[in-house]
Amino acid sequence: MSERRLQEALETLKESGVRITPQRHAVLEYLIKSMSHPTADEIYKALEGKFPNMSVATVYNNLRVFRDIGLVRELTYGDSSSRFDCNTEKHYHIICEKCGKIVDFHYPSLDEVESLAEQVTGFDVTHHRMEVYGICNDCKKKEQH
Amino acid sequence: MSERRLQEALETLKESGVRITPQRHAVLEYLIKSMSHPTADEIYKALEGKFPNMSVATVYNNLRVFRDIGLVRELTYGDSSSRFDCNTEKHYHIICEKCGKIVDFHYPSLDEVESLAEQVTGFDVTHHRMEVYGICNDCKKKEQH
DNA sequence: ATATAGATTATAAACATTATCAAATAATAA
DNA sequence: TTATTATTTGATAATGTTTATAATCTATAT
Ligand SMILES: [Mn+2]
Ligand SMILES: [Mn+2]
Ligand SMILES: [Zn+2]
Ligand SMILES: [Zn+2]
Repeated sequence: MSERRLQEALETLKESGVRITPQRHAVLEYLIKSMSHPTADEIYKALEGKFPNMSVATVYNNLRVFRDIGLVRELTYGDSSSRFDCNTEKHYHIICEKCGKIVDFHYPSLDEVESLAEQVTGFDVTHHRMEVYGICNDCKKKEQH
Repeated sequence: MSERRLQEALETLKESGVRITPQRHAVLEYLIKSMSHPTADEIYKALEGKFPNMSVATVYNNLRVFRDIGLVRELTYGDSSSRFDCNTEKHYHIICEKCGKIVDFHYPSLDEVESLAEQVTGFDVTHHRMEVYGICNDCKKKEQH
């Protein structure tokens, strides 16, 4: 399952003329297998066992490459550091305000908002972003003590 | 009009037990009169004529105070620095991807998304954020050269 | 196997924001 | 008013994330 996605991602790299280095392979593999929304530093720390000499700049560089060819999406929240999502299907996120957990959820695209915004403001709309915030189940349970 | 809003804001400060210093007054006045979404540094630069000795930390401190008592909203985008909005009415933003212009627009709250997300994920939803991105009229005209 | 464009590493730099703390100021009590 | 206390300011240092630089290394094509 995630093996298949990794193969597809490597194929996309080749098609884009991006070299497949061991570091790139590892970052990509981590992104796909972790199924989460890690920060650059989380990826860096997760891989320092396998790659003790890898530079943090390499992680940043490769994440930028992946983003630019559409393999990952960069998520920027209020907190300090970006998060990276290799789920390229259209989806939204709900974020726990206590523990920071990010969960995917699906909802039809908000086309109506886009077209109204276009009419009212005269912009040419390209896209939108939307997130829902709240308290996750785990954190609710912890509060009950 | 903005005079009235400034008076109300000062009233809110008093009620919250926050001292009204000349610097606070100036930051608040700038936020309300500018009718825009400035960064901390823009506010700092705009006021350095009147307050040549004001520290940039004072701007940050006061913006945090204002935010914590609900007088302004902090907007965090992918780019480096936060922007501050003293329009406390419910509204959304549309942002130009070329020049960074931020324009308010109104739309009914996306309650349906919130309740679906609640059902699907088990979160207790508190709020959501949504922005539309595109190219503004001015930038469209400039492109036609 | 060799050449070379591109990638990696270590390091420094950039940048926004926060922390620190002495000095200044404002609120409050006497 | 004056003394006391709490808050705020301003200068500066520190923090944390991300990017730039430059020397070295390597994946890939020929
Ligand atoms: Mn996701
Ligand atoms: Mn606004
Ligand atoms: Zn949680
Ligand atoms: Zn524009």
